[in-house]
Amino acid sequence: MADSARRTGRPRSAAADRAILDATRSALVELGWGGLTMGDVAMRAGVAKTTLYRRWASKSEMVVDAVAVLFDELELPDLGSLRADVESVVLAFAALLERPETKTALMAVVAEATRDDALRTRIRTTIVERQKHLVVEGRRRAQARGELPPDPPGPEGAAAADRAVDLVFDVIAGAVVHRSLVSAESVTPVWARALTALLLHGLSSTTGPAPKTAAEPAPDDRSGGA
Amino acid sequence: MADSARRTGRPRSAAADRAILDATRSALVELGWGGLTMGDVAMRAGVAKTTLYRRWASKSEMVVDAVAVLFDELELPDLGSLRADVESVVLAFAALLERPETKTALMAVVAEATRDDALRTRIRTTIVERQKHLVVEGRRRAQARGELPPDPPGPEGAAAADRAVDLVFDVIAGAVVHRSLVSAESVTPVWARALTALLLHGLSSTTGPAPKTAAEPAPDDRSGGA
Amino acid sequence: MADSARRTGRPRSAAADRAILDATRSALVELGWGGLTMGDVAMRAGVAKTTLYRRWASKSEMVVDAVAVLFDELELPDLGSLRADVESVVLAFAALLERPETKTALMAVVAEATRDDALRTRIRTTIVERQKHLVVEGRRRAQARGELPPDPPGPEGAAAADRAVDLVFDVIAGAVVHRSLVSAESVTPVWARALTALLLHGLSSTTGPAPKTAAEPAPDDRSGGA
Amino acid sequence: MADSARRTGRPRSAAADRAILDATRSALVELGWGGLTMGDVAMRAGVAKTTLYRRWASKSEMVVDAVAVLFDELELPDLGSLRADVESVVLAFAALLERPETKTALMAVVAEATRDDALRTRIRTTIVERQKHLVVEGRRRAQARGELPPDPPGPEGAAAADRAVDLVFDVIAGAVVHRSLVSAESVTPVWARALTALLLHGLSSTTGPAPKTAAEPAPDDRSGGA
DNA sequence: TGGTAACCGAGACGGTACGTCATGTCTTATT
DNA sequence: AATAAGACATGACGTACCGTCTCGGTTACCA
Repeated sequence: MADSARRTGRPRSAAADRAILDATRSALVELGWGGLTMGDVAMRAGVAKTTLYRRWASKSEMVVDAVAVLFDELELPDLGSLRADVESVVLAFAALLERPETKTALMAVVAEATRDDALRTRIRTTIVERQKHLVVEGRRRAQARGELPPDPPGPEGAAAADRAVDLVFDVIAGAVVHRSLVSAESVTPVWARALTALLLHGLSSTTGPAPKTAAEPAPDDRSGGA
Repeated sequence: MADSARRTGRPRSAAADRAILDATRSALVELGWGGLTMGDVAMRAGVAKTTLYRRWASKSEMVVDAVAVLFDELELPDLGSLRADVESVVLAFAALLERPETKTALMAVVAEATRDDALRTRIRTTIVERQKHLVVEGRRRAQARGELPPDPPGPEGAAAADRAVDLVFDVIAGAVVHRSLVSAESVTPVWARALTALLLHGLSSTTGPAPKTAAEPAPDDRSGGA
Repeated sequence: MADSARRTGRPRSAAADRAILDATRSALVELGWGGLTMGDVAMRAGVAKTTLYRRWASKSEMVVDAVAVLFDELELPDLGSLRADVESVVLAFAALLERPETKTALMAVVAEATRDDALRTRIRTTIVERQKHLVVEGRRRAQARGELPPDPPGPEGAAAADRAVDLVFDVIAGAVVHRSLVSAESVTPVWARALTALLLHGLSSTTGPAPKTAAEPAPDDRSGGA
Repeated sequence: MADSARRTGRPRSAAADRAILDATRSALVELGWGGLTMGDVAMRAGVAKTTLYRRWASKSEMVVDAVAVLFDELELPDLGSLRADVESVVLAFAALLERPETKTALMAVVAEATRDDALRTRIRTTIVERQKHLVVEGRRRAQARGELPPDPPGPEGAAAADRAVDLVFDVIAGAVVHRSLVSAESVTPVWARALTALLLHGLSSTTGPAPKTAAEPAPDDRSGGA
């Protein structure tokens, strides 16, 4: 309605967009970030190079768009307890990072972004921030269940809650990424359980009463203990 | 006697090695990973391109060697408590990641390594494993101070201890890297204290009696609590 | 209709072709064959190296095209007698071989061609065969003047005529090239007269009556006689 | 006596010289001039590159020495008539030029020599001048047989004789080289006979009586006639 | 018989050019 | 005006040889 800015000339092909992003993902799988070229993506998509450059300013931005959709697959099923919810999302996130198109692309675009503000912003809005809602939602549910205390009232309380969300997000995502890509060891259910135990105990003992989950004995607690 | 592997021909110049790695670091600072070229490094080092390729199979491996030495600067000063030790190393690690040569290089080589086994191995042996001793040493000290329980006896106990070290390492390093490079927010002393609190509480409440450090009230606990 | 071989895409720049061949000749003059590099030619022509390689498979083929045009300058002025015509073309050919761009290039590409069939063919069609018409034309004129007997009739006669043309061509071109480039002595009018005398006597005495030209006393016959 | 310049130190290995020149020839056969490298020759000869450079200033000079010896194989057997002698040497020279090591090397070093005075001199003294004696000797024999008139007396006569030798040498060598390498057609006995006929008639008709050889009917005279 | 000086192999070195590849822009003609 | 095709300027790539330079070690002559 309001965007009648483009009226004249041939409109852009929506099919081309889809074909290009599909081609980008398949090229990532086969060639990795380093082997991916604009010309090759164009050829796979049956499209001219010009068409790519008309839509994205750089390879990095195109890849961010191509990969972002994969992160939307992550969901937070309500499994009845915070422990179960966290373990589930840890494993789902690890599985996502195991896929060749994400594994190779994520670190590469982050590396590019260290020198490119626009790209960094695009990554944050397109990928990072959209996943943070998983933490927000999980926390809300846990509070509803009584597993976590409610947010303190007032603007200071909200800020503290935000800081807590950010910390938990960086710890979970960071640990999984580091384990998976830097340490290069696989994220097993055992490891996920240990990480979850560490996290929940860390959260619970500082604030208020012991949550319910702390009472459930974890069978292999020793592996996660220090 | 047994180490006379290289006997014949002109020996490689140690000065060239130094000049190349220095040039690599300064080129990283000025140009970043993406702008760094072998020819430019060679020129800065006053060396021929062939001399680079004679020593390293790729730009990635050269950069790993160039930045690895920076990671060796990390130390674990004995500040008297586990909490202080952890906070100190978190801040030191974050400061290291803020340096332009590490910031731009680390994610890039990790990205490359997702498709290159040799490079992944090189990163692990040259950078990752050598920093893990910080965790080992910190844990040993904390056990000596009575802040953490001693290792369980027997081979199973040792294995559990190894798993614990790995987990803590991935959590600390991962959280810092993710905060710094992916979330692209600075690691402040406040954030470091919150992370440390989360970690120490997580470790303490699973095993045995409450350690001494847990009793110390952290002034801004709310920022790290959930 | 049938010649629409190239329809799509940006057409090749004719200006680039000209600039490249001009640059090749001037580089040959200044640097010689050995000093000529593709990159330098590209720079002189204000063109990218890839543009050269898009047109020619090798330096040799490019140089053949660049010097071929110079050979087209050779003409056969009708000076009224076979002797004068031959002397004229011998001197013109020698002058051409004295030019630095031909002198340095011709032997070099011939040397390359000893191992490269495609190049040999290119030289033959682009340079050698196109000059043979000088012999054919000179012979035709001499026959018209009665200086040489007409071709024998029938296909055998034509074949014999072809063989004669080839032989004369190889003798003239070969002697001039050898004198100029191998013996490295200059082709003077005296030498040209001696060669012409040798050739004309050789041709005349085998067939029929003494032609008119043989009767003209050459002033410095001694220099060419044996 | 006079060559006591080198007294002390280890003398150069004569075996190395032989091995290097042999290796040069075999490398020429396999790789041609363009593919021949100093490193490869050194390896084939079981010798260090330094040893090559201690003996020759350049690849060209080394190759000249390596192929020069092949030209010494040419001989002038006394077949009883000038015609037979010339035909024989034409065919022998052509056979020599058919050998891969000479074919590719001769034109290449001549090409190099167009810009290198020292090399040109080396070629002249090592290859060209040493073959000219074939013409001198053939002429002397023909004079002894009465097939050619004796040299005119006095210094002018000697100079004229020299010029004649040079001309004949350039004609024979040039025609064979041009036919073989530029026109790229094989030198057959028929062609050799035609060239010889042309040459002998050219020489005979200018000076004195018809030589004996002119009386022998050549079976395929037509091929050489014009 | 022990120096000494030039030789030798190996191979690293600073260079230069190679021919290829990808980038991002531009010209065509077509839709 | 968007498209497919493909030529274009640019610039890095990794390789190959060049001719020079260290190395450790080997002869042959001479004192």
